[in-house]
Amino acid sequence: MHLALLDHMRKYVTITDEEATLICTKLKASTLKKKDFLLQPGKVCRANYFVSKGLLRLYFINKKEQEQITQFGLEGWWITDYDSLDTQKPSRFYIQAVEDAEVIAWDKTVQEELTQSFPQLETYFRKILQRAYAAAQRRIEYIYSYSDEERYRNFSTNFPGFVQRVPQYMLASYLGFTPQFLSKIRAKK
Amino acid sequence: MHLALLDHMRKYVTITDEEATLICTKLKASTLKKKDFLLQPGKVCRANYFVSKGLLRLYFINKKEQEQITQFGLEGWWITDYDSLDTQKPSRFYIQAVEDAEVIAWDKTVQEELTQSFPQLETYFRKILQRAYAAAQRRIEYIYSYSDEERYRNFSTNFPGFVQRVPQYMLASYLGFTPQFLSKIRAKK
DNA sequence: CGATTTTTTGAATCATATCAACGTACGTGG
DNA sequence: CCACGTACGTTGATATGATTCAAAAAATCG
Repeated sequence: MHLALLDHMRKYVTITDEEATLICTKLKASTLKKKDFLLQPGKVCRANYFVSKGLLRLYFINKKEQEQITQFGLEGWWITDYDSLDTQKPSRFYIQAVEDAEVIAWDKTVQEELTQSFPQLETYFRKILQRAYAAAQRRIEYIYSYSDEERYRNFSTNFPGFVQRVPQYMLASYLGFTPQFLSKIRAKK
Repeated sequence: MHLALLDHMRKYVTITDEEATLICTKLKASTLKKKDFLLQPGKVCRANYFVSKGLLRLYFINKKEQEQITQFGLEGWWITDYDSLDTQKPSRFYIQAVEDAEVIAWDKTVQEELTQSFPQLETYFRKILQRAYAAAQRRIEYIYSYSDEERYRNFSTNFPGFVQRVPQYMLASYLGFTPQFLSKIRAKK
């Protein structure tokens, strides 16, 4: 039984215990060691991953040959390259464990099979996507509203625990500036 | 009958003619004159809008009191403030017609009613959202990969027709820089 | 046509990047 | 469990891309 996932789903839709049992037989959990990869460029993304423990990051190598993090996956979030998952074309992204982690893989094939039988799963995923999309819109809004320094300060007051959990250079990458600049901001008091 | 919308939906899911008739009775089309608003800050967003003709923009007023466009809505795209629509809290956004336009309003109440009866609608909206979310992810990827000038040049080679359709200052706003800077880029040949 | 909206131009300024060097911490194997 | 090597963080000097402000020129609309 994948309790963390079931709890999460039941916040959005109704699932009976029998349904839960059946769904869970289709899913497999994996444990990841820090720095293990779930996805690498060139590979086709086969699943959507629910993070039940630990922390992952989704990143790519940009034009300047630098790692650019576009998303973190904390406990209770889904992480995947939807583009590759949907089109089954090779990904340009890495998904990697930042800390030891545990994920539940929801395969594309399982997705198609299960949503056939359980329409409320379709509702669940629509709601999850809606939340993810709203978050992405807010992120774009943020990028365009605030300077890099302001974004760092907002971020660390809003997520103080998270800031301590990741190396600074990853935070800088996620926020879209250099580690040196982050260091200088922090030095300013 | 809202043919543009039906065509669009049938690219993603199967809808019989009877279903189509029933669905269409729940929807209403509106025509908008250039500069008309579908949503303004402080109001609660009641619908998701399918753009069947013309061009809309979604924007907000940022910290520097400037209009910041976060999204355009072209023919065949949906546009809304998902956050306000979902939570029924007041929006911070404007949705406005850039050109004379026609939209089909898909009310939140209609959404709940229709997806009850037609599960494939849930699938349709999940797929639409997945596409929108993938686009938002790609946009963030772009912002972090290229300089403002590079982003403008990519954008205008990828969407040459679109660039001619909107005033330059809106394009600058969407791409996240000043109209003056856009003008200088263009002057450079 | 006049009024408004949009675009252009130039000079001064600012936020952030880059490079390079040095300091610190940390985990891994002996 | 210590020492070493690698990964991470800091600092300062210099460079750059983009903004701001102000004014004029051009385009569009009623």
